[in-house]
Formats: sequence, C-alpha cells, structure tokens
Amino acid sequence: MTISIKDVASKAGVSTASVSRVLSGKPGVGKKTAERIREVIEELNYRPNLGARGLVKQKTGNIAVVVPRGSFVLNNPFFSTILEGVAKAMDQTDYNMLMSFTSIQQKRLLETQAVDGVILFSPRHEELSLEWLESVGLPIVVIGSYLEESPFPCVRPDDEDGIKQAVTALYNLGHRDIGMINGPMSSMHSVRCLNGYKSRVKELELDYSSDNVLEVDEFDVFKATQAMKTFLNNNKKITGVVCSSDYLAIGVIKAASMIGLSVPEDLSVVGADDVPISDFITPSLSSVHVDLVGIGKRATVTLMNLMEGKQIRKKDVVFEMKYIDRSTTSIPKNK
Amino acid sequence: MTISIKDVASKAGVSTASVSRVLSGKPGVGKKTAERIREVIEELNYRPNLGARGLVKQKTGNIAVVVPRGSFVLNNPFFSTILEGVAKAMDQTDYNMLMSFTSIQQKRLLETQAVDGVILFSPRHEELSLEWLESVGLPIVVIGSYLEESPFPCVRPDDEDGIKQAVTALYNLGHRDIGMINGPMSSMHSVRCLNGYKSRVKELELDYSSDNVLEVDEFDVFKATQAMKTFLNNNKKITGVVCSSDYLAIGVIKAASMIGLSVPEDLSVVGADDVPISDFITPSLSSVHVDLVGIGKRATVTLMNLMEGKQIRKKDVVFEMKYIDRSTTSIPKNK
DNA sequence: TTGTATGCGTTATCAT
DNA sequence: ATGATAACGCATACAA
Repeated sequence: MTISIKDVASKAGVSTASVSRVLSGKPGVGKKTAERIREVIEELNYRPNLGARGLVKQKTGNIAVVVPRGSFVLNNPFFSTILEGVAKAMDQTDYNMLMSFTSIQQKRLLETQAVDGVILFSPRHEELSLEWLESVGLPIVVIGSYLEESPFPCVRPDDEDGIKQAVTALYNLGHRDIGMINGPMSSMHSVRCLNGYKSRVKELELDYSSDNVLEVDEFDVFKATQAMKTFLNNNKKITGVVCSSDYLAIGVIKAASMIGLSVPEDLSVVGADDVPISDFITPSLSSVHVDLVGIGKRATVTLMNLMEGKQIRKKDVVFEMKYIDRSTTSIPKNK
Repeated sequence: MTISIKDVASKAGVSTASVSRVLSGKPGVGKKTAERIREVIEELNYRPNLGARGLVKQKTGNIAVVVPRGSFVLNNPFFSTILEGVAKAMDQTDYNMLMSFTSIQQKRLLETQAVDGVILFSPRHEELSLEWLESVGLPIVVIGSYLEESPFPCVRPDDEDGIKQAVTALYNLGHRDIGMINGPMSSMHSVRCLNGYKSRVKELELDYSSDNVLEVDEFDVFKATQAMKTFLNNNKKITGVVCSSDYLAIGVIKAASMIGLSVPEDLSVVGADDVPISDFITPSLSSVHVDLVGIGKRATVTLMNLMEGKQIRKKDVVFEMKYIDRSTTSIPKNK
C-alpha cells in the first residue's frame, strides 16, 4: 500500500512527468501547477522510491564500506575512529553507508550493483584479491594502504615516519634498548612500521636485532597478551617498546603489569595512531597522533570526486603523524 | 555496460522467464536447459540487479541500523560491541546493513523505501518521535529500550538489576558511602539505572541523597571528566562509585587520578556492561557483565522473525547481568 | 516445460 | 508547459 508518483499525479490532475520534474527540480513546469503538485506531495506525504529511481538512473545512491577481518574491527578504536570520519563526511552527501564485514557479503554487495562506490579498509594480502577488485569496475578508495601495485587512490597515516618518531622519542629520553610490537606482516601497515623501526634504529646506531621485535595477531587478544608476556620476560634489557597501534600498546601495558613490570618506571610504552581512548585511560598513553577522523573524511571526499569523474590529483594521500608525550614514557631506570 | 538477464537469455537461446526461474531456484525448467543457462550465467559472470529485483518483489534486501546521537557512538564500545553482534547475525542472512547516524539520513532512509526493517538503538526522548516511527510502518526492533509505551519489540540488558548488583558488591566489600555516576535522564537507560541504585541503597538501609549521584553527558568527555573531579572533591566521604556504563567508569578513574585519588585504594569503581576493553585496561575494571554481542544477535533474529510475520513471543527480552570482580574494587580504606 | 506479456516506480525522450 | 510512453532489470501470471 505504498503511495507512488502516479497517485500524486492523478490527485493533482497532471501527468507523472510533471511530478517527476518538480521532484528533481527541473524546469518546464508552470509556477501554479508546480505549487499544486507540491501541495499534493505534502498532503499525501509522498516519498520517491529510491530503488526505482536508481533503476533508471543507473545509480543506487549508496556506497559500500568494506572492512575485512570480520566484525572484530568495530571494537578496534582505530577503525571506529576513521569510520566516524567517513560517517561524518557521508552525512554531507546524499549517499547511504552500506557496511559489510564478511567476504561473502562483500562479494555480493559489489557484484549486484548495490553500490556506486566503495571505501575499502586495507585488507591483508590474503583477503581481497586486487584482480577481483579491479574486475568489479567500481570506484574504490582504500584507507590505510593495501598493496604497492594497487591502482586505487589511497588515504593513510604516515605510519613509517610515525614509528620513527616513537623510537626517537624513546631515544631522547635515554632509552637504548628499544623493542617493537608489531602486527602480522601480511598487512602493509605492519611492513611499513617495521621499516620505520629498522631504519631509525640503525640511524641512531643502536643495534637492530629481530629478537627485539615481536609480531602478534591483534585478533586474538588473549594470545597476543601471552606472547607479549614471554617476549618481555625474554628481553629483560629492553626498557622501552614502540607499538604499531595503540591497541597493541594497551596490551603491552597489561602484559607488563602481569609480570610485575610497572609502566613507565620499568618499561616505557608508546602507541601509534592516538585513538581517543588513549588519552582517557590511566595512565594516559604516549602515542603518535594522526588525524584519524580526517583520514576518514578525506577518503570519502576522494571517493565522491572519483565517482563524479574528477581527476584525482594525489593518488596517495598521507597524513602526517606527531608524537604526543603522555604518561607511559619516562627516563629509563638504571639497571 | 552492465549485463542483464536478457543477455544471458538470448545467449542461452531461452526466454528471460526461464533464466529468472533458475536464478530463484524455482521449478518448471528442464534439466538440460537449466544446465545450459547456468553455464551461460557463469560464462558471462552475470549477477542479478538487486534493485530491479527489489522493485518487483517490494523488498530491498537491506535493513537499517539506526544509531542516534551522531557518529559518537562508534567510539563507544558499548555500541560497537552490540553492533558486532548485529553484524554477525546479519551475516547469516541475505540482508545488507545500512547504517545511519544523523537524523536527516535516518528520515530519508526510512521514508524512501530503502529498507525492509530497522534496528533502532535506543534514542533519547528528544530524538526520534514514537509517532513518526510508527507512521513509517516498518518492522522495528529496538535495542536498549526507548519509551515505556513503545510498541516495538525490545532487547536490552537488565540494567536496573545490574546497578543493584554493583551496589551490593561494594556494600559487601564494606563500603557504606556509595556514589553513582549516571548518564542524562533523557535516556531510559539512565532512568532505570537510577532506579536500581536508589532502591538497593534503601534496601541496604544506606541513606540516599541526590548529592551522591552525578549526572553527566557522555558525549563531552572533557566536560564529563571535569564534572567528576568536582563531584569527587565535594564528596570526600564517598569510598566507592557505581557507574551506568564502563565508559563513564573509565572517566571516573581518570578524574580520580587527576585529583590524587588512587583506584582502588582510595576509591572503588564499578562499571556496567563489561565492554571488552574493560578487562584489557590496567587496572582491569570491575563491572557488571552482560552479553552485549548476544543482545545484538538476538535483536537481529527478532527483526527477521518480525519481518517474516511471525508472532513475537516476548516483546521485551532482557539479558541478565552478572557482577565481575576485577581490580578497581577493594575494601574501603579507613578514613 | 517454456515463452509472452505485464507491472514494479521512476526518469527521460519525444510529441503536442 | 505538459503529457504519452518507452525504457531500467527483473519476476510472475497466464498462455501455449
């Protein structure tokens, strides 16, 4: 019993064409008739059917937000903060946000002409194939970088430099044995972070050893914490650690406390990305800040431009990072 | 240049009707022709246009997840954890998740026949009018309770009992001066929590005073923290506080640390809902646990049933809560 | 079993 | 300025 354009047309005594014209604000309809039509629309509380419109215009009016790795991400403040930016920017447009978490959903979403464009949160190598992504032929903007050879515009933090700043900050405090907690190397993000760590450590003429870096999977918080515990136990000389995410940093703090190390007295910890909660927990987390909300907004705007056929100036937009000194870092204790 | 059902029909040398039939797995098509059609579909990599299908079937295939109060919620683990449950359950269905954060978006989404049903995160009184919600005539399930007179099925934590348990736990530890940090009373949740606090305090024959409860708006974290500081300063006799959410509890811990109170030595803190990060921070937060993911799942399943026209047995599903003793609570210090 | 024809709610083209 | 009418891509009632 939905009310259609025909209903308002007949009630207003005009053709559907005219109604459609006033609906889309197109010229070619008399002032008086237009007025009458508007009244009827109001009266009947008519709302156009977006699906039908989409059918003829070949546009759906919604864009897909594709986040791999399951719904886990929702509880990761890194993602949710960027998502906040995406949502805010999207509110400025006429598009709706279609979220999908599983690959089955994602495939269906992108293949069934259900969206006009997609925002893709950087998948890992094994997750979404570049080939398939290209084959769907949709405008795509990726957040957080994917593969080097990806043809899609990308918006991301300068994570490599971020980690460098973190190492430097620790060094300046007097730390000489600096460890690193990283995510899995199947993600470009982790690769970049490791690069940053390595190169800065060498620049500072500290000795680099793979023993000092721990690679964990953030999905399994429990396993990750366990790994950190043994890592810290096996590397007693480490006085400070940099992490590739705040999430991991919070885990390290927990692991440290479990084995009787206090932060920052016994161990300095710095995170990365500076998610909102990092300033909120006690002690507040030293981190390398980046405008995550801005990244989400920028990605959305870029996608809009892409969909309008505009030329994209920068195919790779990187947001600068900045070290924030808070309460999980201090001068190393003499051992 | 999208490929349609006609293309596969002609290439297979059959009518679109037959193609449509195999597509929807309906009987009435020969084994051999069906096979041929399937081959062509594969060959052409044909995918049905969901919009067109929706037009004729009067279904869109997606459901709206309506979260009021802006994208703020994304960074609130309470919401994102429930959302995780919604997403997981949704993955089991053929529906897509359309998220909306602003009221303009929400109106458009629900009015333009863009969705078949909606999951509504409990709005505050002033946000979404019951009248309007009913007028759109969509199947709606609300999460976390809305208005008493709401006709929509609802899934929520037993927050009233949760707060009672929190008060009791503190009492059993020896606390006699127990404060409360609550959200704004425009939300049913806060109303319920206050009720629980009041009634249990009276049952325990502690004296109730409105001076002992602070009402803050969780949106403005900064302001909230400030308010908590002055609250704690003005109520030195309080040795323990219960909070209507873990989010607030984390804030209290920060406020306490700012004015030199240590948790739990000087002040015991209990949260509510037990979001994942609460067990992860240091010291880990004592809280009243509830299966948030389960709530999300349950709401989704209920919505599915509602859309299928099934009779809903329980119009009000409440999930029980259970106190979890962790590290932010202890025996009160003698003053 | 298979095909034809119509309609779903719009927009757009072409007449008038 | 206005109105028929043909698409859009699909499902289905009805014929064959």
